[in-house]
Amino acid sequence: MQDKTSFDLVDFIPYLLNQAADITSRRFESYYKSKYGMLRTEWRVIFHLGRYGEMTAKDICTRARIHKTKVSRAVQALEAKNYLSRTQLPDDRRHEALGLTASGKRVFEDLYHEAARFDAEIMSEFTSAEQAQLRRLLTQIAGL
Amino acid sequence: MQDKTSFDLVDFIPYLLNQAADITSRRFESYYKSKYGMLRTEWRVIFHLGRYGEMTAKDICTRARIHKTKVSRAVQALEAKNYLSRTQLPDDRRHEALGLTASGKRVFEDLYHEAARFDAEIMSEFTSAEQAQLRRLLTQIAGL
DNA sequence: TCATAATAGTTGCTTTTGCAACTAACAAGG
DNA sequence: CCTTGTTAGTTGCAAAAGCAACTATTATGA
Repeated sequence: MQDKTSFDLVDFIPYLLNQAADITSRRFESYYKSKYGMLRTEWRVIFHLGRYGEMTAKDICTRARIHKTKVSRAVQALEAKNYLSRTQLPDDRRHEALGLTASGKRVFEDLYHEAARFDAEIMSEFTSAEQAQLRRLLTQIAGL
Repeated sequence: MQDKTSFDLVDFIPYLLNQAADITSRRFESYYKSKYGMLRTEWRVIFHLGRYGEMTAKDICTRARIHKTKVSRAVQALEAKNYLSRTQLPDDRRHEALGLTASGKRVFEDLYHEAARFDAEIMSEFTSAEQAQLRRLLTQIAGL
């Protein structure tokens, strides 16, 4: 972007990020959508609980930067599918610990491995130095 | 992602891309949203017409990979705001050439410079080698 | 201990998206 | 011509996201 007159749409980082995010997310989405009828937020909730263990809805909101209404509805949907269960905590009845059921764990295992495989597939066209740098730069932009 | 047991959410490229895209897009969105009441697709349409000149809705769909219904509605909205005008082409009455009005051009100029400024701001934390590499890798992932 | 504020989570309503069906105009082959 | 197919664009409806208001519970402080 040295020269303003050459500033093109593909020079605009938010645009590039959106295109890349869209393409990759949609491809992975089609997997859990067709196989488990899940939405993106549901997949993220499953991932959090499967990968990091029990936590409250609020924890997921904070960690994944998802609005509480989206998490609330994803939790309801996952509960209806019997992938998730809630446990009211005695110390503060506003909190409820969310955890995966046995079948929720099986779904997580499947999606987890598929995600790892998919990630590796996307990155396979880059050298490991490029891969590391890409992750580093994106992490920095995302403020994670 | 060498070791499966260490595969974390921030190691998942679609997730990283989404987080980065979300943060940057929302920041820029707040600019054209508050100033012109525009939606993201409207901004993209404005950008295309302002940067590349007259074209049809279909051209925008193809170039920006946006679904035709989204473009159709963005065009309607921009027309209502008097930023855009349509001209039926005589050779094929299905096509209509879309172009910016005078006030549409003023909006484009403003947003264009703001976009360039914003892009530079995001990239300022990286070396120019990092910037070039980031653009290259993202372009490749996005398939552009 | 009582009023006020803060927090976790849900619900209702509006805006936006996504998909499929539709109209209108052109194309191509018989 | 006239049927069939294709393309550009629109519209209607259902799913999803965003926002504000709400309930229920706990914390704070006069």
